[in-house]
Amino acid sequence: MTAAGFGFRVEATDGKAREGVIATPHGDVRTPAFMPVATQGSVKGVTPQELRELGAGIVLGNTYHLYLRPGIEVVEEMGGLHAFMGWDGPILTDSGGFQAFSLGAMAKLTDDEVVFRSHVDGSLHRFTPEAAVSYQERLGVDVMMCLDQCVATDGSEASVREAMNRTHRWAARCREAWKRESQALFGIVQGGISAEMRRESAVFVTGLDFPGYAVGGLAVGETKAQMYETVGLTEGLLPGDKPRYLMGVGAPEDLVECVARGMDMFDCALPTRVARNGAVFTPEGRVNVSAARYRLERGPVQEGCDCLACVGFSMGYVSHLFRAKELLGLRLASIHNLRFVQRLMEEMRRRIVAGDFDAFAEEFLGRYRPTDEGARMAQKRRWMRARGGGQGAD
RNA sequence: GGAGGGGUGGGUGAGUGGUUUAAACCACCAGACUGUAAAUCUGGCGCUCGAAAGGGCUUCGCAGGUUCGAAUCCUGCCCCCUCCA
Repeated sequence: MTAAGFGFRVEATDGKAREGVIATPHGDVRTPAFMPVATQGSVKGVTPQELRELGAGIVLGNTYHLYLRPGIEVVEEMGGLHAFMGWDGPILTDSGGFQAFSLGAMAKLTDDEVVFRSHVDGSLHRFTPEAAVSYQERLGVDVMMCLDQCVATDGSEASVREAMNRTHRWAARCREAWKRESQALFGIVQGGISAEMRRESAVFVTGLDFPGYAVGGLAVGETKAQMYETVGLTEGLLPGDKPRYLMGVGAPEDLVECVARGMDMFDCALPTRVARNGAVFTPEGRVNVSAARYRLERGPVQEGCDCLACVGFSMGYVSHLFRAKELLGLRLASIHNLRFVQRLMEEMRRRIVAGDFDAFAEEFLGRYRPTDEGARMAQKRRWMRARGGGQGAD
């Protein structure tokens, strides 16, 4: 089965990087695309209209969370997830497989299903692969994900293999359970950081013929080098005419590295979570805006940024909002980080089309520091070098 | 004027002879955060030397005293609060 109303077309490539478009019943999405995370049917603190203005083309919801609250039947009764949350653009939902991982002790896996203890009220619930697909169909989303099992990278080889095999069995069952052609269903490749297992998994999952494929099980404890390498080798195992979705990845530097390795779609809670905790993205790197050193910063969070926060407010003010625990701070930082990421995606798409993606990637990565500490150390190094006047200092 | 209660680190506030540089919380400082159980979590927070381990000094209104040892006991003083006149 292929999804009617769903399509994907690559329109330009530059090295492995590709620019294209995903067509869905709720509109087209330019790729590479970043999906803001709306776990419970809401990107925390940001309205759908704002998301649209930020340049988000598609958002991600979570089946497990929506199933618990408000309940699949409520969303269904309210007209589906699009109508319910007031977002008329494309929506992709995660199956709930990740919660079996992130909720840890509150979830138990059997060959057949995952049994959850609700984090809300402790009640017991079970997700079979069939139910996960059915729930997503009933939510009415554009892209559904197979129920899979994600394991931490530091797990044993055996646990990674077990999770991969279970993911495969479940993928076949999800594929079988998929009824509504208008909604696409993506398969997920697992296999940790093992090249052999990734190969085995890609062969199995692509053999089931899905409209799109996800790379799962990354950004869960491995090094960046391992993650990039795994993305790179998995990319070569996926068909070129289907979208490739790298699940759970969205740190700015990772987006660039992984677009360079042929990924088309991303989602990540990082930009919004980090924002609520007071960190903002800038071209120099991630910065903790509530730090005392920004108290008197008159300029915006990011010079030249066109987001609501940067256009209307100073960094010193945003810094104050965080220290004063004002809700506006969370919103402004979230909006800024999402805009930062969307602008990054826009720029990458442009550079792929222009054929100088590598130059962009090199420039961006040469400047960007992933953490506040990293950013400041780089700054200090530059300063030392400048002070050394080129003699002695490395 | 009389009777009672109380003064603890930036704040609130535990602690009534040793294990106390003094709980806890707040504030403050710094960091982390990757398919969101997160507006969360972690660390620091007297001064000083040290990269660190660790060392030195100084601390519970003020001044004396008792004691091997005091935020804790005694004396005096200074402030604050409540009630009665």
